[in-house]
Amino acid sequence: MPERAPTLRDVAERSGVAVSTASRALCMPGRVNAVTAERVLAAARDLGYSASAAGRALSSGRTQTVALVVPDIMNPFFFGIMRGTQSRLREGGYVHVLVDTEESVEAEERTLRSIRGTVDGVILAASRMGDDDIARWSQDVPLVTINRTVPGAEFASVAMDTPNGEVQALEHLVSLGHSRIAYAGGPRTSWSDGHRREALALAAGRLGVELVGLGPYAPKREAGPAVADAVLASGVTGVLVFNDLLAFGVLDRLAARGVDVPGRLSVVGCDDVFGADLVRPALTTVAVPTERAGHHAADLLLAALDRLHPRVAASVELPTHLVVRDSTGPAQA
Amino acid sequence: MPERAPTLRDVAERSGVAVSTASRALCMPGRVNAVTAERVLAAARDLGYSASAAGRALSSGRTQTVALVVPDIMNPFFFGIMRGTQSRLREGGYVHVLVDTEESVEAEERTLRSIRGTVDGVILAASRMGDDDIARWSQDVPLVTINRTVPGAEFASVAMDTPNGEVQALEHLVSLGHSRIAYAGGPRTSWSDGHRREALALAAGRLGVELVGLGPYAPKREAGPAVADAVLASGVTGVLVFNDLLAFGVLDRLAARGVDVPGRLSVVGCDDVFGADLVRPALTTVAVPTERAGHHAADLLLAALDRLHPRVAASVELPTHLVVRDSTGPAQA
DNA sequence: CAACAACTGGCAAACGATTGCCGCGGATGA
DNA sequence: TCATCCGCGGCAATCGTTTGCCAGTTGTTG
Repeated sequence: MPERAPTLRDVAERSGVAVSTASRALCMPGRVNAVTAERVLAAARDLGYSASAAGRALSSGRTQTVALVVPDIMNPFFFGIMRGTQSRLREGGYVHVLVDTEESVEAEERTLRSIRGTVDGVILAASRMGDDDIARWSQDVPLVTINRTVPGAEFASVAMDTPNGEVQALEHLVSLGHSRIAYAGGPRTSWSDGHRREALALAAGRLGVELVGLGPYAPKREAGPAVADAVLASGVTGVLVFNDLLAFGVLDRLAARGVDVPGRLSVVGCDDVFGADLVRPALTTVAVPTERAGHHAADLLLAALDRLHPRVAASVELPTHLVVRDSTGPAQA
Repeated sequence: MPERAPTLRDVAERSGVAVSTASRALCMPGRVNAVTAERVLAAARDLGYSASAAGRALSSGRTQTVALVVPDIMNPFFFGIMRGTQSRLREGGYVHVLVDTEESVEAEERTLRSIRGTVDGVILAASRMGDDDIARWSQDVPLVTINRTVPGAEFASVAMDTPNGEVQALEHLVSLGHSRIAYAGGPRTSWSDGHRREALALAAGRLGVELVGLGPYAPKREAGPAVADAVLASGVTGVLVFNDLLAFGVLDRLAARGVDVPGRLSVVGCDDVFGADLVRPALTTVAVPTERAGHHAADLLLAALDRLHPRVAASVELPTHLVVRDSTGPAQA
């Protein structure tokens, strides 16, 4: 049975000052006399005092906590993001609540509702919610999004320029002689997916190649076989897959069916997650700077949370680039 | 500027009862008259009321939050654990604070100190702390460990029987004709490492083979080349590597040096993380049920947190098994 | 020398929910 | 009819911290 933790009152009594003075000594440097402050600090140290988060939250309205909401905790794409946000938030004195919504819009809503008031802010990664919903939530709670913007919204966001990376991938395939190429897309609720489709359609027109749109598919390895079979049926020689996880599943299936990659079919993934260079053939993919994205998102949120000069800082778009490995090659003769 | 969230007082006023009655209507079913309760519930619903975590925490002393502390957030080994704990905790109405200590004992201590009082309990995964420290913390805060036990401790834990899995791996290699086998170990602070060393030494004696102990190594891919080189220098034909991450690094290096796996050297990993079946040759490894471990850990903690009948439930040991893939084969003639 | 500012430290009121205690009214039993 | 008990709902204390306000002291300036 853990005994009662020391309170500010204990510290105050031990150092012979009022509770308010003790409070100020601890969190308003300069507000109290240096020698008094030192006495309080010493008492706090002796007692092993650390402020009660609940008390502080109640009184100041700030919890020093932010939530990171992701659609799939098992997708390595989010690891970099998690690490990026966590390291910055920790520096800023915040802790991190991690929420996995398992690709469900409803779970996302429920989560936001339940943590409203529990957290000072939210980082919403690859949200599946609609524009209106996000805009509405951004009125209620300081918000930063990753890979999602909302037109006319008044919150900051970090976007990765995946459409451009995909276009690079398309150009790569075209330069290898491919002229019929498929795009195996992700969930309809994915903002990123829509933008890629547009950019690819435009680029395909410009390059004079045929683009076959497939999907939507769940962005998971298990959905790979369906993609592989659809791709083979479509008669293309190259495919751009929504993300690496799905691409892994595609490669599994192609190997099982004895289809040569890249001889018969070139495959490009997206995200450059952990494992992309492990698989054989090593996956050509669009690399996105997830950890940096996490850093930026945390910085933007911290800026918005700044009690003295809260500000919605300019949004950020991070460049992506194609990493060519062994899963792409010249088009079949 | 988000407007003030509705408080219990608002609900009470709207339904024409006292705050205390509203509180009881919401969280003490049966304590108030059914029709009154319904009125309160309706008001709460209309207002979109959800209880302030801070207020509740302060008054009841419970935060409905638990911390999951892991040494390396980027190690896929912990993903399964995270998902396992999260799903169970959510069912129990708890949220999840994730902390990455980056393999540092000091960071682990610091974390525990800073979250004491912020959370109702802690799940400590693969802690690097010493027995005494863990025992001490377990006095202060309800605690469940994963892959770590402390003799005579009064907290529950979930252990995976990795030593047995490693012995299976050793037997596997021996049956393939290997007689000189290395064990490339993890951090000295890893409890699991010590137990595996003991079990392997015993088994090697029983089987009449020579076991070469190497290490300690950092359990990361980047440390792999050093392991690979040490293994080659040691003249063994098979190696048991501390975890898959490290094994991936070993395979990288062996491929770069043109060493045939499993022809010249057999490699066994541990954990069966995401990617183990992706790498080529696919990695033979000891599979551990991480998600189940997460479930159990959460259940044990929830049991300990139960306000009516708190209890330290019996600890759990989960079986592991060897997954044979392509990185092991007959010993070199 | 008077007036004023700057600096310190204390008092007490929030913040929002939980919960022990009490009192009121109606039902029950003797 | 009276004593008792129970069901229900209100009052008010409590949790630990922050912070607006004020008062006392000291130092500064015209």
